[in-house]
Amino acid sequence: MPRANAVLKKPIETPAEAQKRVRNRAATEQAILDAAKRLLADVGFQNFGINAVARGAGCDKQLIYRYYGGLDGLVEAIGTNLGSWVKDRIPDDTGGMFLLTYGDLMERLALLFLEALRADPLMRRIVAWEVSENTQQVRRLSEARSKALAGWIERMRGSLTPPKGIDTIGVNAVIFAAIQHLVLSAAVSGQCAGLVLKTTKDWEKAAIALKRIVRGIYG
Amino acid sequence: MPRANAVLKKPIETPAEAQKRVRNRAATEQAILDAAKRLLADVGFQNFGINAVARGAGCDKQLIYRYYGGLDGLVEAIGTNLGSWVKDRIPDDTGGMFLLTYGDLMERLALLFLEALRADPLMRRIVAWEVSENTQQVRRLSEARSKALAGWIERMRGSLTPPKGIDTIGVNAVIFAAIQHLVLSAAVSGQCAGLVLKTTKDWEKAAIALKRIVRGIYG
DNA sequence: CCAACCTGTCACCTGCTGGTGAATAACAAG
DNA sequence: CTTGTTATTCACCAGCAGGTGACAGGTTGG
Repeated sequence: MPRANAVLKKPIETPAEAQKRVRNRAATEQAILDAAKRLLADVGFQNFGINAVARGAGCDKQLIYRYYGGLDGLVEAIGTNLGSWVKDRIPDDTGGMFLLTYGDLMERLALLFLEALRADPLMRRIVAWEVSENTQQVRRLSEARSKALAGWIERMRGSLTPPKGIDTIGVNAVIFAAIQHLVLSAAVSGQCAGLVLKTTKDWEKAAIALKRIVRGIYG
Repeated sequence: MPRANAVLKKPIETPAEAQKRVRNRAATEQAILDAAKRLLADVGFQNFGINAVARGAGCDKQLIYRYYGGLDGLVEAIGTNLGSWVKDRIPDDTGGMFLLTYGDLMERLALLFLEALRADPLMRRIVAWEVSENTQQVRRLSEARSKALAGWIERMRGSLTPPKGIDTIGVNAVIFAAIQHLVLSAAVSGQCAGLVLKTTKDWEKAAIALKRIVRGIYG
């Protein structure tokens, strides 16, 4: 008996919980990673910390230090894990659709990205994090995300050549910026710059506006 | 002598500091408000708290409770104070320019808003806060900001009628969303979606892309 | 069997945060 | 000078954060 005046900090486990608690490092590492992603998606980066992750994973925080080298390493692991986001969330092929023009492509990419981001709370939190802080952690995540996105766009583009005389990098940056801000703002407050974004119908209107903008430039 | 074992918590004031410390509630209130705005602009909402504001204002946090009723009241005061942002930062007239079409107007508004946001760290922090959290505090700020912005746009619009057949609310929301995200992302990481945004020249390119988009819809 | 290792848990430290009750210092009026 | 009011500061509390060293117990090798 180590100490007589020890204070009980954690609730006593029920038999059901205790039984599945086997010694298994790989499983624990996965549990920690899952808990971290879930926590980040649920509560955002505000209350994201070692203690909260450990609580969510149902293990001691010491293990996070051991297995991931602290929060930084854990975030980096999330970033690495994020590389598979695009191919999980967004269809790589065009669904049998023939994209004849660059305008067709960009319209489709914009709408796909909008939907994917809207459906992924974790990704939204990361984007919000990106525009709120500039730490090593965030930069790692940001880099992983932008790399995955750029790769996806490149793949989708195929052999289609961008139009001459238009700064496609600039224009596309504006379009994707708009999508990201629309989705973030809507997820938090249900609107953006006076445009209500709650129901499916609201989003259809937004999509139409977006299409209109894309078509306005790329024809 | 109150307590013998008292611990010194604050540094001893130099004579210079002590001399200007007069009893003046109005001045102290202003100092607190200024410190809060400065702190928010400098470090962002992450480390924004009662203690930090009090430290920045050089007074005890108790005064923040007394004069503003806590952080919430202080943030609300910032919001109220924010109403004057638009007319301080953005010219209300069009600078002798004749805005003949709705496209002229929107192009000018977009560029003005871009510049104003780029020049105002406090406003940027608030926008970033808006997309990161959904608390009472943020909602207050957000409301004040959007109201000021909407009023400004309305004033600038004058008697110009929007074009028929276009969902101007939707399209404009997309445009303003894009501007906000571009500026936020650039302020943090110096780029956005592959577009570098550091030098004046970079921003000129972004402005051209933006103009192109506006003109693509509104002609 | 013992020794070495690995997974996991625990108690504790320091430092900060938000929050509060009481004391103190300056000033004004009687 | 005394009394009351107002502005300001102080000391302290509970709670939670990140971080660390020591220990318990299963697993494996000799």
